[in-house]
Amino acid sequence: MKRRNTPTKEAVLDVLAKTGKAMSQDAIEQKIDIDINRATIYRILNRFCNDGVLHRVVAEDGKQYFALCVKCDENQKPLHHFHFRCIKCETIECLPVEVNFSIPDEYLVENVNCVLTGTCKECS
Amino acid sequence: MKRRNTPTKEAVLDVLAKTGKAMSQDAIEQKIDIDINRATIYRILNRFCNDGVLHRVVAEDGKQYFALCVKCDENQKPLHHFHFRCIKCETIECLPVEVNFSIPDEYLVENVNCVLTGTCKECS
DNA sequence: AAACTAATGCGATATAATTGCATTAATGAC
DNA sequence: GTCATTAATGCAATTATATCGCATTAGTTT
Repeated sequence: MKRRNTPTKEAVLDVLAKTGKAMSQDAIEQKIDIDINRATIYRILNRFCNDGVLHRVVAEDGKQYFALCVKCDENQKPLHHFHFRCIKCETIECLPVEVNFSIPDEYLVENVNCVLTGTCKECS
Repeated sequence: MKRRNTPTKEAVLDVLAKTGKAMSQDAIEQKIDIDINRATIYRILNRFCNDGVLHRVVAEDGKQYFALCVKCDENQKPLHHFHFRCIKCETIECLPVEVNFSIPDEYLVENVNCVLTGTCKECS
């Protein structure tokens, strides 16, 4: 199925690119200047996740947050990195800190979801 | 505020002790033989978390899971440990694998929520 | 310009979790 | 054992997140 270019897609990507952080559907909708339906935003986000453009994090508030996948050049984030959720500025940033663990081979790890919560360096 | 001993509290603890895993309110309610209201179970779980009896994990399905805090003797789990959510048997277990990371001092980490998802050793 | 169909908007729906309030029952004092 | 205090509970309503069906819109290709 070929993707089409739509203003809504562009708008969502723009917002995510500008903040450089992981954002919820709610936060994205508020930041976008044009009106986009809630369901549409979710569909865009899910599509981008499937296409590898975004990655999804679920924070301990139970909400989904989406962030651009930064490719591996300078300033890159590792494949599985920690996320930091600040309870003051209520943002989630991708930390350039890789998640390392070693568990028995019998476990097949398909996804990694690691979020640290507290006060970020901007707010402390 | 002093806690009172109630059959419901005991029942919830029993179920969690028996499975030894992290369980959702839903799963707990199903396993309990007596009838306990959903809201009551949530209140019990939240109280136990505040009292340090249980710890809470939020998986990438957005649901809360609760597990007994195992004290630091043999077979202990570290303070912040990884959790593994199996998509086949739909359980979450506490892995005896500590979560390690190093981030700048300006970050104040108050909570750690790390969940690996995939197929556990029982189901692979 | 026309056809194809991906993408969208809207409303309804599913699920998780919490809250207000009246009632029940565990605990301590007597 | 009885009574008083109030923690704990049940029930219904509510909040919030996210998804889904379906009719319509609009991007893309010919």
